[in-house]
This record gives sequence, C-alpha cells and structure tokens, in this order.
Amino acid sequence: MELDLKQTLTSGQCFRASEQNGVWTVFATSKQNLHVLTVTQNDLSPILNDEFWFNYFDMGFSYSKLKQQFSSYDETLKKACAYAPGIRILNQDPWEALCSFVVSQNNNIKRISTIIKKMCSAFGVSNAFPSAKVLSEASVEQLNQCGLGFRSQYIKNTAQAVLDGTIDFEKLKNKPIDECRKNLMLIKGIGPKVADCALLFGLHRLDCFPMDVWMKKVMNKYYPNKDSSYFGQYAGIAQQYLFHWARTSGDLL
DNA sequence: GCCCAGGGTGTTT
DNA sequence: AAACACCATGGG
Repeated sequence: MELDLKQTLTSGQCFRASEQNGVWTVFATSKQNLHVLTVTQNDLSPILNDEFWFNYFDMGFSYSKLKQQFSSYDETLKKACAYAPGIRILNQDPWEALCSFVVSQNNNIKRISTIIKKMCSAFGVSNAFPSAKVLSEASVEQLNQCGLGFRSQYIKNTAQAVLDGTIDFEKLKNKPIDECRKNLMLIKGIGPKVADCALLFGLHRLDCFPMDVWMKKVMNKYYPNKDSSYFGQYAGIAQQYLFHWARTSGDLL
C-alpha cells in the first residue's frame, strides 16, 4: 500500500510517534481533540478503515506515480526515492505543526520529541497537545521546565498570534504561498524554515521546500545551481525524500 | 572541553 | 546583503 510506518514516522515530520516491538503508537490532534492510533506494518486496516487516519497519512494521493516522475529527474532524487519509498507527507494539525517546528529550531529530532512530550503532559488536557490559550498564558519559567530554553518566548509569541487572529489557519488555506510565509514570519521566532515546515506538514502546501542544515548540504553538493523550482509543484515531497536520505543513509559523508 | 542539532534575531561589516 | 555572535540544552 506504499505506506511504510517507520520511514514516514521517523522522517522528522511528526514528533509524537513511537514504536515498541513492531507496534506503532501515534498521537495526533484534530480540532483540539486527541486521536490515538495503534498499528503495525502488517495490518494497516486501522488506518485504511478510519477517516481521520486515512487522511492523516494522505492515503488518497498516489505517491507511486510521483516517485516515477521524480526518479526521471536525476540520479540523486532517484536514489532518495528508492531509499525510503514508503514515505508520505502527513496531514497534521496546523497549530501542532507550527508549534512543533518552532521547537525544532537549532535542535535535534530526539530532543524535539522529548520537549513536546513534556509540553503535552504539563499543559495538555489528558495528554493532548496544549491549546494556544494555555501556552500563551504559561509563564516563561513554566515553559522552560519542558526544556524549551530560548524558544519559550517564541512559543508564547506564536500562541498569542493564533489567539488574537494575527495567524488564522483557515484564511491561510486560500492564500498564495508567499503571502502565507510572510504572514507567519510576522511572529518573532518564526523564520522561513519554520514557516515552510508549518505550511508543508500542517496545511499540506506541497510546494513548500524547507531548507534545514541537511537540505543545504544536499543542495550545495548535488544541486549547486538550482533551487526548489527545479522540483516542481510537489517540491515539498521531493524535499522529504532527500532530507530523510541525507540524514539517515550516511551517503552524504 | 568542543561541535552539532529539521534556525532565528540582532549587530556589525 | 553577507558574515557573525548569541541564544538553552543534551548527546557525540
């Protein structure tokens, strides 16, 4: 079914999935409600038979056709697609995605997961992702308890912006991508990379092309005189294959 | 001890 | 506009 749980859930798009003895547990938010998934690679029916999780894993979109196209672009992208062909772009809650990638800055994936777990347990209702209201009202000292460090104030700024309407995810859905990025970057603590991740993983804007340290290495080495437009309207998906390959395969060394 | 991590801000050239 | 220090924190 061209969904690989491990490849998708460890590719650094979401930070609340874990595996034990082959059993995956995923926590996700929808309209401030917590969804919990328990699933194994051998039996994906909990995803295929549930409307929310079907959409979360983007099961309505054909990745195989896209991967064929990508593989004709160049050898690097072909290798990245073949390395983890079961990756799909998740449809995450916009608020949770934005928050998560504010946490991600100058940070590593394991520590991001730990921090978000602490945030959910400290500020969330029965382990759900904390609301914007709760986080905006939390003190910097309380947020620091989660290990946020210098990002505590950034989280507060972001939460406040969502509360007062400076950021309105519903409106962003109908706006051109440049306008979306500009809007998000009004907040102190949200730069181009965090904005792109929030748009790609939270609002499913597949043309967004987040440039983190790994993607900068990839672009410098393999695409020295190109930019994201080279990858077309689904550049964000190409980015995800390239990112995961670069970060975990060791081929870049 | 140093350098790095799905970066951003503020200051200095 | 490009280069740089600084930002907390844990792991290598």
